[in-house]
Amino acid sequence: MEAAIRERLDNFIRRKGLRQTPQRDEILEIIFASDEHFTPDQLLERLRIAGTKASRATVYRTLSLLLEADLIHEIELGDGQTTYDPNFIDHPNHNHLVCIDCGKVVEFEDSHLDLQTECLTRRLGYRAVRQSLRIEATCERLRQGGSCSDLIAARVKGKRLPNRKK
Amino acid sequence: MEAAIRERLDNFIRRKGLRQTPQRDEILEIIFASDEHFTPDQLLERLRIAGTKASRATVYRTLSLLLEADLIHEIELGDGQTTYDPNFIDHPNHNHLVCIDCGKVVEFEDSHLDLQTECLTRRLGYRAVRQSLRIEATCERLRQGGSCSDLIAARVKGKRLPNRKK
DNA sequence: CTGATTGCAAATGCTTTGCACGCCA
DNA sequence: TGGCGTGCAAAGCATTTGCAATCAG
Repeated sequence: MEAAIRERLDNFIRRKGLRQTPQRDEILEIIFASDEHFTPDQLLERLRIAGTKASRATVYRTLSLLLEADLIHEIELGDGQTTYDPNFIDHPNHNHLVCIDCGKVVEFEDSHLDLQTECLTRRLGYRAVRQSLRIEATCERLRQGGSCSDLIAARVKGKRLPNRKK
Repeated sequence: MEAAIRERLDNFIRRKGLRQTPQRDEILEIIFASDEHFTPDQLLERLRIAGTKASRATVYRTLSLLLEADLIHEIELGDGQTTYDPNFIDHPNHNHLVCIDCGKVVEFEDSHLDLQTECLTRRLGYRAVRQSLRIEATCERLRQGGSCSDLIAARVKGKRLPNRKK
């Protein structure tokens, strides 16, 4: 984890008159140990595996905090749970493509696209603060080749597929 | 409401071996009486006002049906409830701009943007099925002129603002 | 008739909250 | 020491579901 992240949270905490606690440290540590998306449940599981003791309530409360400090973003994957993305610090303008065959999420950036939406927004009389483009798509590999390693991996993990509650 | 909509549902119902019921008719009628977005709750209220008797459960079940028949789309407004958009029949590729000052939702279309994302998707090895671009933005009118009629309207209606649960 | 559909209430699943205790500043 | 933060369990909300009665075809 980059030092810049901890510093950003520390500043936020100080500015708000909040407190540094072991739980908050541990949660921050786990989240930014990878650049993977996660749900509150997944985060809790990672914490359990790492042997830390933060409760579910604290996890939710800390997520709100990190959201407010703009260290993570909420993203909508269409599976009925809120997913958090820790990757907006390194890639502030990235978007998501969700494969509806296997649920795989591909991140991508495109400056041309950003420019385009920025112009559109201004033309409508607004100033863009945040944008999220979500593309739902089917896998060409699966459609043409009959198989896709991501789908197999998803089945193995018993992953919850998009647009399917439960 | 255009006849094409009812026909589309009728076909769907026949094809699936389902049944035409007064509740489904009434819900369809109310939804397509306008091109406004709605939450399940708002729909239920409109039904109550119109004096129809469909229950909450039936509303939810019918929404799933209409979703499957592709007569409505789910859109994500970030206020903790699912919002439905009946306007994709007339405008299949439209996107949404949400004003974070007042919650107003502006719909817009842009073929250049569509082309752009289509190319991006193909380059990533996928085939786009659906895309949703949501822009969160602040109102220039409010920022520069100090007021915005949409904000006043939202306050009058006690509207739930985006990114605020409750 | 037969099976799809409905309404009701109970259940579900995610998230938030009230409260008493503990701990950071 | 004064609050903020935590854990727990209970509460909240939107949505889904089991079931018996009802209705469409």
